[in-house]
Amino acid sequence: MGKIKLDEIDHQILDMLIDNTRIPFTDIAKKLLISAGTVHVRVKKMEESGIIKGSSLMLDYKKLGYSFIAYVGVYLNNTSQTKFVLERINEIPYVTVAHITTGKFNIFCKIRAKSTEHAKEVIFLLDDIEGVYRTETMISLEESINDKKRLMHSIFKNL
Amino acid sequence: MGKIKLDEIDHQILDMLIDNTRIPFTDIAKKLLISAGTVHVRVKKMEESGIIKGSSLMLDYKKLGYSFIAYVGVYLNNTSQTKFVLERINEIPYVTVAHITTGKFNIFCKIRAKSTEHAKEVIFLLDDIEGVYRTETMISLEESINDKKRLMHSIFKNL
DNA sequence: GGTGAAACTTCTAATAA
DNA sequence: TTATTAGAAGTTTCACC
Repeated sequence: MGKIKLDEIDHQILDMLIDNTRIPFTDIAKKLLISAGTVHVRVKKMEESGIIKGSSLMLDYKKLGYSFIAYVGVYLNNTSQTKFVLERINEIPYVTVAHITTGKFNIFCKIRAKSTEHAKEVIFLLDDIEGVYRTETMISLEESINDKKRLMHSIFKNL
Repeated sequence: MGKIKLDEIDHQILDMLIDNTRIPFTDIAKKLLISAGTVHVRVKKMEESGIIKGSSLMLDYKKLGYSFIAYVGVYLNNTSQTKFVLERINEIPYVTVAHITTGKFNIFCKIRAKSTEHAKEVIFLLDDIEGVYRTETMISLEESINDKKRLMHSIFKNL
């Protein structure tokens, strides 16, 4: 699980794919002045090494009817139950990310729901998990996803 | 910005693309017993309507040397500064998401850094923004991204 | 490591139903 | 709206640097 070294070409390939996963390898090849075969081989290597875990669509959840976002902090009766509760939490599809954290909460997660009513149901699901003492919810009024992912990735090169 | 209705075919196309954005349209067509041309037209429509905002790679940030994740709650001197501060926060590449929230914090964001040392620098950048009163950091000891994205999406159908 | 070309597969737009 | 079709475009492999 150590750090893997990529060269400049790999980073540039990643930058382009991060931006648009369906960009043709021939386009990448043209921009980087290498052959399409090379792009193919390098992408395959990054997939095999696990650096590229997969690809996914960025969807407009609001347009799909999911406009409610909240963060929920979870207090447990006992820290030893953390792993068990985390597994139960991950079974709830409306929970998009969950973390074991330092600080006041044992677990901290993000939920995405259809409405406040629906969010209430999801939070009740969390509260009902065995070992959960209580939860604390923070509602998001506005989400801004940092679109500088590509830029951020470029900075990796300076590591 | 209203909700857009998709039919069963659209949802199934989305499910497959969410799983792997580079799956050939011909494969999707075969599985759904429609033509590749139809898949092409439908995907184009979902792109045009904004439901599909784009595509991106899922990378293993640990393998890229970014193993530190934290959530930072931001208190402002004055709520009227929220928009301004949010813009400054979004200029920091290591901030991956930022929210305007209800509750004790005015803004709540997620950061991804190389190390605790690096995270400290990022948090100092946040603290230095004009209008920020103080910050409160919660360190993630373990992140588990809900891999049921596809399942979650399927549930959209029942809306 | 990389290339370039061949063989194969997929995309895409026009046309037809 | 969807299907068919066909030329254009992209992918992938491989013999050879």
